[in-house]
Formats: sequence, structure tokens, C-alpha cells
Amino acid sequence: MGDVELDKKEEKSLNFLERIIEDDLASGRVPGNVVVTRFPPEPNGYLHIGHIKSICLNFGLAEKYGGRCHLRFDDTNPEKEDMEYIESIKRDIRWLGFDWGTYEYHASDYYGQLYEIALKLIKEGKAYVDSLTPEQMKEYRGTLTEAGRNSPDRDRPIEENLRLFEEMHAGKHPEGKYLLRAKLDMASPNINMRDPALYRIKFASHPRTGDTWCIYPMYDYTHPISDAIEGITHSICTLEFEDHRPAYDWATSIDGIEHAPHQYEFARLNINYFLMSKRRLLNLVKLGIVTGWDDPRMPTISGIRRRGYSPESMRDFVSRVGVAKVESVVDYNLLEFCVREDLNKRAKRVMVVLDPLKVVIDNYPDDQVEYIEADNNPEDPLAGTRLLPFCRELYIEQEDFMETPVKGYHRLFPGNEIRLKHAYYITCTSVVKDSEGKVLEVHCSYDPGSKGGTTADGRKVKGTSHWVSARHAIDAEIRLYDKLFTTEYPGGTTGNYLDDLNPESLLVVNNSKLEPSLRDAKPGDYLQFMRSGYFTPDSHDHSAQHPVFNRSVTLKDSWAKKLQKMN
RNA sequence: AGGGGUGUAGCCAAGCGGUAAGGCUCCGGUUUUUGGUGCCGGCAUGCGUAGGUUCGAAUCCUGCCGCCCCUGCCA
Repeated sequence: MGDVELDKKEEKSLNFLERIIEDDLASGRVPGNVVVTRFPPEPNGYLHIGHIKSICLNFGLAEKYGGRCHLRFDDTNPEKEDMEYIESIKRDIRWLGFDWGTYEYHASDYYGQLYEIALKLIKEGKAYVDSLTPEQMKEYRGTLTEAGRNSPDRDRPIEENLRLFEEMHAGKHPEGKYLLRAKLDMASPNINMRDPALYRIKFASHPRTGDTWCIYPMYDYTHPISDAIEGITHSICTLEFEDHRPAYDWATSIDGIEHAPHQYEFARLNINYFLMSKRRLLNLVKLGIVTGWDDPRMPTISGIRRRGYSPESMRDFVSRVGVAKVESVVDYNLLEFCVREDLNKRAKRVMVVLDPLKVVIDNYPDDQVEYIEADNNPEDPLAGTRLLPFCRELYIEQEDFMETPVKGYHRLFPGNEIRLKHAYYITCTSVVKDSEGKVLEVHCSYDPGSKGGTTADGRKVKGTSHWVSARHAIDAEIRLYDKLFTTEYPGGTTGNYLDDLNPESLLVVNNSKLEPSLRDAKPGDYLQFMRSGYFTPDSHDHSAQHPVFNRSVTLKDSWAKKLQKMN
């Protein structure tokens, strides 16, 4: 008996969109009980993390309720749109793991129908051709607190409207001369209902329709009708379109339009330390602050892909963020948590010394090489093992040695014994310094009985260091990426986000030493450089001759945190 | 009295009249051949605020306050 109640509590609570859909399904408001959503990007730029939320919502909802999700390009402004963007958008959605199958559409597919509907509206006296200039339009529109005024052209005879619109269509009038407007209500408190523009003249070549058209339909007219044509049931968009819902409802109830989809709005994704506007991101590219739209520091999908974030972790991230109508800012920590959690399970462990310090094992024969077996991922037994060459001279991290250790330090220092991961216990016996006192190399002795990292007497060592055999190490360029901005809200204090740029958002390391197995790394690999972070070969610049690795995210480092507190 | 939204912890977010889920962050502890991971525990007498209704209010009612969006021939 009690189990039933328990089960109910275990169920994940529904978000408001799921609730709406389930209500609609339960009450038979969904034709054929098939939920149809759509992801409607405008192909005027690259997709960023914010779009992932919308993509996951639209495709995810359709998937969850056994419906389908259309990919529709909202291409109604040829001046800003480009085929290049269409291709990048498709690539990014596929990378996330979503498939729209054959349901790929473009608003431009409907230009013909849209034109016919406009003709019909004119004939019914519901739309008119206006000759107000943009300045006059603004004047007649009124303000937020004052009603607008009717345009002198509002009562233009139907026949004349028809003739002028057809002339617009035929290219007989210059841009800006005329505008087709819906005849709604200039006194509406909602400015979007004050006779919204339906068509404008633009002698621009369209990426798909070329020069077929010189008049182009507006969003408020095109979007709802496109939804209706495709049989969309739930049209979800961001909060700023709430004020447009009356226009949406108007367009979908035009006589002759059979299907009536509904619009629902949710809060867009914001993340602190990030810029999430196409205009500003473009500016970073133009100013050369980043190397391009796919710079690993950019919050674009192509950027995070190159950075080494996995699609699975991004989907997990947006699902953890949730969906609601409150404008919110998600903590960057959650993003990194999701990336680490996923990479921890899948990344192959390798040893890389970023800042090398030479270690000489005095009692190890100079001509000897041993191959030591190491597991590739302790989180995944199926990941297998690999062989690591071990020699007399090795490299460890500079920070893994301290001549005079601070309190709590249990790495290598004179007289102390540590473990070399997978290999042997070593004890520091002496230090070689230059004339200025800088440590050049550390001498150690090893315990032959500690092979593999344990001893017969079961004695414990507190520290374990990663290492690379000096004789076998390979070189590489390693790019340590960090946040692009140093403040939670870039530009929040000075108004200029460029003031908050992080000068250390990219640190290039050229003297690192890598274990030889990394010779086989290729872009797309998820790697963990042990005790350091997750890395991936750079998709542009990596090659076997010149390996280049990007840091996706660091490992958590509680020792560094402790040190910071001590200071 | 312009319109439309929205206020639950440092950040997200459940909750839908029966006495504040969960995650991230943070703080302890523990395990550990990664100072990683895992595991255990802690973190709102309080739900913008003031009243009201009720045996009982984050949930219902009223007033007030804060924040966001809207005056493109952009989407």
C-alpha cells in the first residue's frame, strides 16, 4: 500500500510544458494524439549554448510523447541569412544527437501560400498597403502609454490595395515605399497589435529562393502560419515573445487556416561568466579576441565541441537546469560539473607532465627499460590497459616536489617516499640546484619490491605522482583554456564587457612531456591527463607531427583550494 | 491604473490547502595507487512584503514592493 505513494514521490516532477502537453493529450486536444514541435532557428549566425536548451526542449518533448520535431529555418530576412549558417546549424543539432528525419522545412517554402493568404486578407479588407515612411510609422505608432493613430492609408479602397500589393510583388516599387499591414487596432495597449507589418519590399537575394521575391513576409505573420501549415501542436519560444502571442493567435485564426497551434514561452538559458548574444560574440571574433566562432573559449556549440565537451554532458546540463518562466542565471559551476561527471566515466587516463622536473633514480640501471601495465580507466574495467615505459630518468610535475614542504604537503620532498602511479615507490635522496638555487633535478632511490605500486609489507605512502619516462616522452603544444571573462556579468560594472576579459583565458604550454601512447590520439578523443584535467586533440591544429591538445576542464583540486586558504 | 510576465537557500528548481523534494556551490567526515572519483553528513521555523480567509496557507483572497520584456519595414 505504502509503496504506491513512495513510487509517486520517486517520479520526476513535470515541468510546466510537460504538464501542458499531458493535459492536452488527456483532454484530446492534440490531433491524432501526435505532439508536433519545431526548432526554428534563423540562419543568421552560429548556435550557442543557449540554443541547446531550446533544441533539447523541442526534440526532447517530441521524443518523450512519441511525436516529432521539425527543423524549420526561419529565413524571412535575406539580408542577414546565409547557407553557411544553415549548414552549421544542422551539424550542431546532429552533434547533440537529435534527428529531424525528413522533417526539414524553411519558412521560404511557404512564400507562395503566404502570398495567397495576404491577397485574401486584402480582399476581405483585413490588410492594407501603407505608404507611411519609417519615421512616420514610428510617429503614428504612439508610445507605451499613448495609443497610436490610424494611418491615412488605412481606409484605402480594397481594389487599390490589391493593385499596389501586386505591384510591390512585381518589383514596381522601391524598398521602403510601401508596406503591407494588418488592420488590427492602433489603440491596442499591446504595441504588436497596432497594425503590424506583414510584408516589406526588399531587393535582396535570398539564400534559397534567390531573386524570385522582392517582398518578404515578417516574423509575426510567417511564423504562426508556418506552424499551422506543418501541423505544429506546441510552439515553444522564449519569454520575449509573450507579447507577440496575440499576433500569433490572430494569424492562426485567419479564415481558411485549418490547424491552430499554440505558443508557449519559457525563460532562455543564461550562464554567468558568459556572453550569450550573437552580436557580442561576433564582436569578439571581429576584434580578434578569439580566433573564430569555434574558438574553444566561445560558448558556441562549435566552440564547446572543439573544447572537448561531450554532447551527452550538454544534454544532461540543460535537463538539470530545468524549464520555467523565471528569468534566471545558471551557475557556471553546474556546467563544469556536468562536463566532469560525463568525462570521468568515459575519458581514457593518460600521464602528461605539464611543467616538468627531472627525477633521476640512482639505483635503477641506466640501460634498463620496463613496460608497466596501467589501466585506462578505473571507472570502466572494459577500457582495458596499456603499457608504460619506465626508465632511470623521469619527469614529474614541478609542483609535486617541494624542497621545504608546507604543512599538509605529502608529495615529494627530501627524505619522503611517494608512489609513482602504476610503477614504484621512490624516496628523495638529494637535490641538484644551479648557482641561483633553482632546483634542476631531484635524485631518488626506488624500492624494487614496490612494483605496480604496492609493497609486501603493506606500508602506506600518502602521495602518488604521475610521471613520464624522459627517454620515451613526446612533446606537444598544450592549450590551457579558462573562462573568457573574470566577472560573473561581463561589463556589469563598467558597461563594457571588454574591461572584464580574462588575460589568462588561454595559456599555451610548449615544454610538456607526454606518455608515448598519446602519439595515437586523434580529434574526438576524450582524455584525462591524470591529476590535471580533461583534454582533447584540437580539431584544427592537431597532427601526429605536431600534437595539440585543448583543455576541456580542470579536475577539482582540493589541495590547491586548501593552499589558497592558507595564504 | 500603458500592456505582458515573474518573485521558494549563494545558483537552478519541485511544491497546486495538511505542516519546505532534488541538483549545483559551500562546509565537515570517510574511502581511494588521481589531494580526482565514490560514499556519509550539514546547509530555508522559512517561501518578496503586509494583512485577510481557514483547525491548518508557499499554495486561496486583498493591498503594497522588487525585477524582466515591449515603441524594427529584425527574429
